[in-house]
Amino acid sequence: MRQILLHDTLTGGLRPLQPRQPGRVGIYVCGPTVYGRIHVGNARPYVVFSLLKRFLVHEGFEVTLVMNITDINDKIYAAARDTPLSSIELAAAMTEEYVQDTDALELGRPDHEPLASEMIEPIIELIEQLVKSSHAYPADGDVYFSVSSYPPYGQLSHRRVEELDQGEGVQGAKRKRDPADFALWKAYKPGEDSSWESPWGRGRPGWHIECSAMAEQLLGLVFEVHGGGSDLIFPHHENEAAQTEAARGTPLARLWVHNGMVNLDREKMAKSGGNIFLLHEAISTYGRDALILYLCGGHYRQPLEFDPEHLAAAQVGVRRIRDAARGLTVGSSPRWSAPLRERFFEALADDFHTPAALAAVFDWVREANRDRASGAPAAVGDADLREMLSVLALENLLGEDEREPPSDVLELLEERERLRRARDYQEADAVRERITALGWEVRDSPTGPELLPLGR
RNA sequence: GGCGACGUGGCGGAGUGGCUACGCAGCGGCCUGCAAAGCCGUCUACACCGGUUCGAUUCCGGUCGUCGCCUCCA
Repeated sequence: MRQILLHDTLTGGLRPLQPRQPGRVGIYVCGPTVYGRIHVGNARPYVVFSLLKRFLVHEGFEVTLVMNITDINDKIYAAARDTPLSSIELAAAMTEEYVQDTDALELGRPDHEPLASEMIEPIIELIEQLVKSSHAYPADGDVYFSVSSYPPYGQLSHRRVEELDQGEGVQGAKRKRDPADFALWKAYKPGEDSSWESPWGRGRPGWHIECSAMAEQLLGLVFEVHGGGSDLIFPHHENEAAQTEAARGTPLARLWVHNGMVNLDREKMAKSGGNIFLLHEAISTYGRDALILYLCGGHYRQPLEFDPEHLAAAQVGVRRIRDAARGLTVGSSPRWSAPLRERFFEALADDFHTPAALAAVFDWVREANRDRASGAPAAVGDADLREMLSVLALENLLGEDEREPPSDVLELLEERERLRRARDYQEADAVRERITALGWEVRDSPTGPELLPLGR
């Protein structure tokens, strides 16, 4: 089992993954708030942490991946008002869309996808503990976390409370003792169509507390990896960390791992910014394989520009791997493969450097093509490439494209062969163009022509 | 303003105190009836200014610029 290094936001450097129990890793990732279909930016943590899990499993760890779904939230209430649906119904519908959209990534599901609405009991218990220990105080049916009661506050996001821009009053600001305090529980307000009983009256949980409660519930305390988008570091993760540590006396998580943003037009892709590209549209436009390859083309912590040219390049890369794979045989790989395989996994062990790992894959592809081009006696075995690609959830590139050419295309191909034998190349090329127009590519080889589907 | 991250060739993106990343695109060649795919070769690099050093893209300091967060946000 090799040493895995990951960047930890709390310490600001690379730290080794050191599980509580040898070989077992718990990962909690902040998932979406379901009030609309998710975009490519929302999908990045889903992809990054799903692939990280794959890698850790490959390395022999037993991994539990938790990705929550926030289904209680002001935005959901607001969105539901524009529909005939209740906020609960809207959240349920959007959760279904979310599951469908992410299923299309073909990365499997997280092991747990808890809903805030199903975790009310543990949430209330956690808040009670905070109130009991004077880290929180009720006020008119709300409950607030007292930031000043917890001196380490700010350590995760590396800022001091005094440095925060203390904006004007949000709702309830007058109930807060300190502007930096944040809500753990929000009293029911007219117009909201969901609420739960609590020791402080009817209401609903604040945003940050649900993650503290759910993570502890499913993974225990001081679990190995807490993940999410870098835009969540403050205040969301700062607050999560503060709540749990104040209530339990131990840290919530061991490592805090954050992915960079997906940009569109040089700015963060965001629903509120209006510059979004929906996940399901990206998949139908560029293909799932190209999208995964594109996301792996940048280091997870760096921003990634969503640009048609980058996606097109990823499509070409997909095709390059797929073409190379067609010439492979099932079986163990040649001796030149081992160092490349090692480079691949070392790159991933070093803070999950997928771009460096991909370079090893492409080196492998060239090496295999070179063998084939030089007419090496033995066919190249695919085992190592399969192993590498499967960690990136791209092993399907090794499979044959099942699409069979339709009969009219096959007839045209025969027609072209007749013309070529008759040396009527002009007509033969014209037929080839007709085949291309039907979506198929002709490649002549020493053993005869091959037909390949164009595009994906 | 504060905090954090980052600035590598046409684009994306690795890496290193002196030696080819890799992919896409371009150019030349091989192969092909011609292509495509593939292989070989090849041009545009390390934001700027200082410093350390025999030598820095790589270390140190500063400048400029970009992005994120400081409000809901993956």
